[in-house]
Amino acid sequence: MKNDRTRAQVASGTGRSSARDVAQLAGVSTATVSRALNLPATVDPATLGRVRSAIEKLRYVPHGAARALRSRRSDMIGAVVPSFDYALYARTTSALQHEADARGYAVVLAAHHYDLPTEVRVTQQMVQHGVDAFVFVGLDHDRALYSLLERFGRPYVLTWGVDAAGLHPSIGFDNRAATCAITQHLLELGHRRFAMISAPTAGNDRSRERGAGVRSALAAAGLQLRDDAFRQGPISLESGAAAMRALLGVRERPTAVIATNDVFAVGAMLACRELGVRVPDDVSITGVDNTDLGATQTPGLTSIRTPIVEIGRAAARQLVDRLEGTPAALQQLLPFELVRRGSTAAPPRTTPRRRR
Amino acid sequence: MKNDRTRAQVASGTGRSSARDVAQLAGVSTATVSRALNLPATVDPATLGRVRSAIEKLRYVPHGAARALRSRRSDMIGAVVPSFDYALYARTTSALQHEADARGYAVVLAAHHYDLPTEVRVTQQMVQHGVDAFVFVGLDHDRALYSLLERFGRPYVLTWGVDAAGLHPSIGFDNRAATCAITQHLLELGHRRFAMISAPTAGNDRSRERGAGVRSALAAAGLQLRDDAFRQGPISLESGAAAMRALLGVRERPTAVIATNDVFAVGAMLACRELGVRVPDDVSITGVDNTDLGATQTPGLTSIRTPIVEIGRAAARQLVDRLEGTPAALQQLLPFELVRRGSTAAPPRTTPRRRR
DNA sequence: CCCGCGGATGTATTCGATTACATATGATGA
DNA sequence: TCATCATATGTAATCGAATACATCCGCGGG
Repeated sequence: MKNDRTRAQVASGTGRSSARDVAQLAGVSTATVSRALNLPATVDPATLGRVRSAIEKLRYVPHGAARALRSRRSDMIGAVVPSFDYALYARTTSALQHEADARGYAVVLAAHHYDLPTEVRVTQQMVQHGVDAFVFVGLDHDRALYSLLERFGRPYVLTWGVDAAGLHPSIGFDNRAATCAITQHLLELGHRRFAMISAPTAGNDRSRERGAGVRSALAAAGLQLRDDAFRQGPISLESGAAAMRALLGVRERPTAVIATNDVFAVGAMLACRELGVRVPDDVSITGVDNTDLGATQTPGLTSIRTPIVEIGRAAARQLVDRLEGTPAALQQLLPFELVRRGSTAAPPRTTPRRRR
Repeated sequence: MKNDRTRAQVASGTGRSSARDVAQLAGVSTATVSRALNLPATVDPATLGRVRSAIEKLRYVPHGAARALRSRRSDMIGAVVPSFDYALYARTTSALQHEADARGYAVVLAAHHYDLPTEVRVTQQMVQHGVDAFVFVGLDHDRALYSLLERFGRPYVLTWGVDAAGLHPSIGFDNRAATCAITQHLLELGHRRFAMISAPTAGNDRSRERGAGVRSALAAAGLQLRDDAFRQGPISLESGAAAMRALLGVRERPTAVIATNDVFAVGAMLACRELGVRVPDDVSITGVDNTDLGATQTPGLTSIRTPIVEIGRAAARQLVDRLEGTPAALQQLLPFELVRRGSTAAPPRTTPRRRR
């Protein structure tokens, strides 16, 4: 029975062939086949050649699960992100995938939609699937996540922020300094009445840090954000637009609106267009992340170029290095850069009247 | 030795515990543990309860590789896309991941950067990793891909197009009809001088079909595309802008530029802005895919709303159904819709003079 | 009263590659 | 010349869960 199948395969290369089939055809043991695949230096060149041609002839593809079971590694890296709908994480994941692929690793995806318990759940599922190492977004995570990772000895790296305490490996940039820089840019232009549009801060350190950056830059200038000048909502164009509409309806309308990401900022620009408010003449708007979405608006959105691609690439490198025992820098602080475009200018001379 | 470890785990829930540990704690055999997990209906409710609490206490996580090895299924779906940098595929994959997650499946990622042999290579790697089923983009694939999938008995579905011959399961819409519709829209506005910006057509049926849609609509109106009115390039803003610059430099400048995707169209709009060409007064521009990038431009980009999210969701559903033996429709033709915005209008009365 | 049947569970094999250990072969040095 | 050692390869145990098959129990029908 078994023999029949094996013979048929030798003839046609049909169906799944195993290391045994290869061994048989090459006239060696399965151990040698395994070594030819994993430690080619330890096998005689002539033998190696026979094994390789047998593999080719049978179109042998090793069985990953069997390998994973015995050798306790799957060559899979897990990417756990808040959402792919925000182009940002998609691009970082793309870079991660590209680099991982080059190093022989596959990437498994999961999203948690900004819910920390969900993050633990999907991570556990990935652990179950045998994923070797993990990339997470941000520094805020459930304690259960870390205990899970530790219990199963899975290396991981946090991204989009740098863990000041150095407790966890992390790759990112200084979110606070980024919004601080953009606020300073607006202060230098002469703005004094500010508003901010932010993502929810619960379980989202990027959002908190970016908010803190704005407030600290304002404080340094002796200013502070009024309560009605702070708007929060889920990351979407509509939510940015809604926030802007609210801000325009307020007494002493702000002359500068700082959005903590480009999506909000573009949403805010849409609201302005809709209501006939001119950017930057009536109000200056800024974003963070320097996406194409913002860069292609008219006027172009002033933003912070964040290391979107670099983060993904560096995360893949660090994890693969660690998995393979190569020394790797666990903390990596990457640079950001202010990109000035047409959406920011000096505030209007005359205080614009309140609308409606 | 083994026993020591086991006892320690019972105490602390530390380290990886196996089905044996759970069986021991619950006072049953490993077979019963397995059944409690996979066929809970066949085990006595009281026993089930004991097993479940043992699982909880030990924080037992089944070993996916062992399961995959024995049961020949990994509960992983592979998504093989051209690129994630184009927001489109990211969003489809996001929907795929979301739906797959809800059904208990994980998604493994790969990109082939518009290279068919690479697609075969990464797919083989995924087969090796034990991926159960596959989603591909487009109808054009290497024969080796199909033979690989057949040899390993892996279900798959092609997306973003519908296979007219019905040879392969597919989910998508009629790309040709989509660009046909948008061309007709422009014809109705009175345009007679057209240009097209297209992605490379080799190994890309979407691109070919979209091009064919434009040409057939023009032909039906007794028109055809001049050689110098057809531009190709990789999908990027810059490449769209470069194409537009070239088109503007041509004798008898086109009044309508049809881009086969929103990225090209927005790139073209950028070039127009840069050169002081007014959209839509001097030239109308259209895209396909109705992305936020296009929708938020000034003027808004006229485009085709393609079923981006629906494709991902439907692909996940079909594959999970097939993997689980539920009957599923193999061919799904989804609708598209013309979205008119400010980037299209009647052609200028006077023939614009050639620039430069 | 016994047989048979279905439900619940246990026993033991199995999936396919890796790898510790054993063995064989040939080269090297005392 | 023989012990020693490195190199190349084979043998067989092993990873952890799924599952075919065996077993046991209780119950209803003949």
